[in-house]
Amino acid sequence: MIEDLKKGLLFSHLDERQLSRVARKAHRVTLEDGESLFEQGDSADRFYLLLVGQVKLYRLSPAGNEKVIEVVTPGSTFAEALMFLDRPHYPVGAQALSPATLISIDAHDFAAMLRESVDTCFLLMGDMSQRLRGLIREIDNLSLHSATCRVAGYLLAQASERGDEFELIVPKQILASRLSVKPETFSRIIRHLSDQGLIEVIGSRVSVREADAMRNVADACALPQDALHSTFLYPCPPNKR
Amino acid sequence: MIEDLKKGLLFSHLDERQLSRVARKAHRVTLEDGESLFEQGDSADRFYLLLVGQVKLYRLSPAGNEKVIEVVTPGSTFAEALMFLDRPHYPVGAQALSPATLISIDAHDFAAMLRESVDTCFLLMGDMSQRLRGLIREIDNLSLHSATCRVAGYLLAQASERGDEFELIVPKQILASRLSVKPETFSRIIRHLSDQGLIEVIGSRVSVREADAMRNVADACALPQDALHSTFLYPCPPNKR
DNA sequence: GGACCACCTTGACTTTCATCAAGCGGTTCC
DNA sequence: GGAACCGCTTGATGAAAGTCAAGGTGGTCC
Repeated sequence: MIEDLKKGLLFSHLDERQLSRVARKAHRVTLEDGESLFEQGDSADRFYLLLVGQVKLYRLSPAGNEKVIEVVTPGSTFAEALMFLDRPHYPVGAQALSPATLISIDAHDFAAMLRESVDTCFLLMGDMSQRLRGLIREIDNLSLHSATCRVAGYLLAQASERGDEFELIVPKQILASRLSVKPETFSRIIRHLSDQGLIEVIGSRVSVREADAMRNVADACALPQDALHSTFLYPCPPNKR
Repeated sequence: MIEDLKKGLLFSHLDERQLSRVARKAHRVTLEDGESLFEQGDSADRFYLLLVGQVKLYRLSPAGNEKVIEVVTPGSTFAEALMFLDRPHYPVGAQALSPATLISIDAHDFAAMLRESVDTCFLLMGDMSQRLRGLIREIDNLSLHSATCRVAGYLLAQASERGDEFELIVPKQILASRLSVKPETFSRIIRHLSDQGLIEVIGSRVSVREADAMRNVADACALPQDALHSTFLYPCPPNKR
């Protein structure tokens, strides 16, 4: 268990005594594919470290629509930022996208222990900072960029992390939701990028062929203004100006 | 100066010695209406406490489009969460919406001092937690709710904080941007809510007449699904189901 | 093999919203 | 006073993306 904890960045600065204290109140959880860990609105007194598998964090609209906020990958913790709120409730739901194993940590206990480790406080604050930055970026994306941009941007980001050829890490529908696009639209965007020769997609295997052109698509097509004068079906707005 | 600092929640737990240490490296800044404090991308080694006036935090798209992320009001700090990043840059720009006075604080120095005050760490973490929650909410709003919902939701929130009649705190265009809606669209939405008798608007004075009906608009019209069967011009999607 | 099932794609249509352009008060400044 | 300007409104139009419905494709399970 302690060995497992060490896989989480957040625990890396703790000494053995602290680790074993955390471990005492932690337990291992396994989820089957599709199983739900918690629901949006549940009261939140534990947070999680994902060891194996994938978990999606999502938000539901009153009408029952779902938007994936994030897909968690092994080694990451999630919901830890809630521990400082008064009577915290999970602002998202969490559900496994594959068989998964995680460690569930007692938030109260952990917070108490934090008081003894300013270093870990700083680690945690750094972590939260990054999350904040990520979310702002996300808002930027949603409000300042078209669906096509978001998709192109995502593919580019993947390509730069994992090479020009890669497999999508999640089913396309999940990815679509992550990018706030309907599956149909996602499919069409992919289609048109392929038709243009910018990428090649077979199943979930993607090859980015023209990274530069993709970069143009990704940020040239901020909602209004000048775009490539190419013929998309959902073009980056073919505006003047 | 120390008195001013005490207006910031973040400084409330510091003792006199700590406060005067912070004060030594802090300085007062005044901005004229429209003056810019920092730009998106500037390197960030100071953060701010707003004492008087209003400041908008906004994000620019490569195409030059602007989205207001937040309108800061007196007593709030902003950009303090950046202090834990490696080589931080402001992820947003800041510009005064009115004559404003603020205190500019040395992030490095403050961070160093934080190491001596776990209490303040906790305060800061609580603060960041709330911000995270707010941003997630924002993403939810953007991706799961229509423009009409967002406007209705905003007006309701104001009404519940400040009474059923209130003045908009910022020019409508700014508000529109804050809600990720074009000014024209904002105007139309307001128009139609008025036509329905749900609200009454004269200049920047708003009265919420039918809070319940507004609540319906605000969350019934999550993007798809059932909505009021009323005749909007931009209806909450008049769907079946 | 074939039947089922999930996921993805495609096509036709609709809806929301942005864009462009013009008009309307109200203020400020000679 | 009136000219210039600003913020807001209104109307006409167009474009991006959602919706609905149908059809592929490729798995897995008897």
